[in-house]
Amino acid sequence: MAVKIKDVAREANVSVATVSRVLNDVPLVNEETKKRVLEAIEKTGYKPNAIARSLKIQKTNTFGIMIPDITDSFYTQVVRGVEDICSMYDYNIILCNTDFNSKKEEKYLDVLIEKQCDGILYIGKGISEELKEKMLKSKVPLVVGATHDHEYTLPSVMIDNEKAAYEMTKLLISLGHKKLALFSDSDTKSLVAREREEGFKKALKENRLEFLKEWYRVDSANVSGGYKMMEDLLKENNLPTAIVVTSNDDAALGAIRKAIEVGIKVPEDISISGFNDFYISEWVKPSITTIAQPMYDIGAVSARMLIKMLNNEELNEKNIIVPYELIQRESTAPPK
Amino acid sequence: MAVKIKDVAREANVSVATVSRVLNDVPLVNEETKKRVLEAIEKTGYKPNAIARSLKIQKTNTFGIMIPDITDSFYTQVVRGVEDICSMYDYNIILCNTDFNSKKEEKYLDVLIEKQCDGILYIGKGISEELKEKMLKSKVPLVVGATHDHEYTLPSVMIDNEKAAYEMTKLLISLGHKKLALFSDSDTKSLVAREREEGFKKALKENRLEFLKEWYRVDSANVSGGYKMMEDLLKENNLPTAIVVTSNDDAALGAIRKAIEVGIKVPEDISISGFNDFYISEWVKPSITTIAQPMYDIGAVSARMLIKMLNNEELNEKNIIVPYELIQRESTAPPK
DNA sequence: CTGAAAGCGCTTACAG
DNA sequence: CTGAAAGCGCTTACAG
Repeated sequence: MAVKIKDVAREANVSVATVSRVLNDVPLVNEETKKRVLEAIEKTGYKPNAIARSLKIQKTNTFGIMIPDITDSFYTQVVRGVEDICSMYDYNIILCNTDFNSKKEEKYLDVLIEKQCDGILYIGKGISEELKEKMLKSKVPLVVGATHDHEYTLPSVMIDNEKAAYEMTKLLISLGHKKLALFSDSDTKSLVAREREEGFKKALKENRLEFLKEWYRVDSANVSGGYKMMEDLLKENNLPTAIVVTSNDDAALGAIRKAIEVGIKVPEDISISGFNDFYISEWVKPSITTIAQPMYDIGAVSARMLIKMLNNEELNEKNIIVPYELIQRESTAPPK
Repeated sequence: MAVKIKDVAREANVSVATVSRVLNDVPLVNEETKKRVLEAIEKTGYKPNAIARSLKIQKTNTFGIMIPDITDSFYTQVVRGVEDICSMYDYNIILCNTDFNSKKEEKYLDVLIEKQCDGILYIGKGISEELKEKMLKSKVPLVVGATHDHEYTLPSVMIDNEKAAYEMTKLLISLGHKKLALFSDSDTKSLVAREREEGFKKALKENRLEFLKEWYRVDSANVSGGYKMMEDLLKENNLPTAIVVTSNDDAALGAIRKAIEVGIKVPEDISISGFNDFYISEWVKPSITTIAQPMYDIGAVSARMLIKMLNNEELNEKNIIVPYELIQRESTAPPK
């Protein structure tokens, strides 16, 4: 079996208490003794058992992170931000893909609690009331990233999604567009999608443009979702001159692809905007006008916030709004 | 504090042993008693402490997974494959981004061992001898994905990288190309990159084509890496008619982008192939001819293998070669 | 400065 | 079928 603290104690001719003290850098250990213990550790190849330690000190130094899908470029960036900060503070992360599915979310929440995570990061598009209740009841320190619960009860980190979509829509209107379509995430549980839709509608209203159901499509927030929305939109006789895709840049890319396939030029014939600023968005042809969410920072800030909570530090704000940036690229232009 | 097994025992008027038995579905518990215990669990809202359990049973049901960077679409897919399988078998994963940096790799390996992971998945481009020694010495069950150690000592799951690059090169030659450039990963520690380069050279040799240093570039395996390699290649007076990009599709995309920017048409003026088949590769314009690695499967198979090892099941093969697929798309064509 | 002992929250032989 | 007790590998008050 593996060598344990007892073995190094015997080897160094001290008690396990002393070994534990040098392991934890408790200052009041004789230098001589310390050296002997260190040598014994070296010699035996001892590695402390973090599980046993955790049980005793009631702290695991691990966070649970729940995301819909690591395969989505958005979450991938957020997770990297989380992990980098965690690594700095000696935390590890248990990664859970929930597919934004309630069953999986509840199961994972239980597991993370049972594994005694010091805290949990929930990154997603929204939170059901049931899950929120469960989170609150469990009393586990938790921060929500990229979205929030309805009443802002839980600490959260996100951009102002409504405003972002509003500004994007306003930009297109200011370019001269009067016929605007909306491509959105079909996930009915997505709070974020609803907020972005509100932003779109608000911009239309302010400019006395009517929101037309014929130009509203929803599908999954990925390339083929965007492709399909475009395919379906093209069945209309009357076509818009601009499409605000609020799902994400992948969906925008899919829409652009479909347009190109049927000979519609982007942005000459139709302008298309995206959301998130995925890494490909500046490289594809045409490059995509988008709302740059600070994805990495959302992860990093969420993680920092959680660590602060664990250290009982004062939070300046409980619900942090991080800035986004509207980036104009090739996929949008004034209408012909 | 949280409720513990003792509390539910008291509530149900039984011993902790009995509660533990119903928790673990040990069959020999009276139905009546069981019901009482279940009610007590329900009433108290008890959640077992997995850490305490792990310490006792010497099993944590968690795997550690080490990857260079979750931000890279390749690892993102692999991790999803791993997590899906793990979830089926009730394992969780601790995710570690190492940036293929030895210091981080060694640190994380230690941490994962200290946290008593039941097994470790190392996904990457190669393994240094030092790290391998450490892995072997620790005796932790471990499987390597997407690459292998030099002597194939560790169990591994990967494609035949040399052959894949060889076939891609052969395809381009068969299209009529005689002037082929190679864009590769600049990471000198990447075993996988070296193998693909071998495949490229082998194909040239077989066709009596010379490998020219002037047409060989290395840079990081991402879009801007590809962009820069192309930029640099364009300084040559004599240009190739085809470029085999062995880093990945992102680099191929970057190279294509640069070509387009300076008015070089792909594939009319120059053919460019990629590697991995990232999800964007079929959607960008031109879509990218590539080697489709079964990224998800590499993760899934690795995870299954690790689970088998833990169950002491016989492994049919220790070093699994999974199939790849050469997908021809728009970015390659016969030379003019 | 150091050690003996209790205890973290479980599981599981052992006895009945 | 059930319970008392030992023990998983640590940490930390307490005593000296």
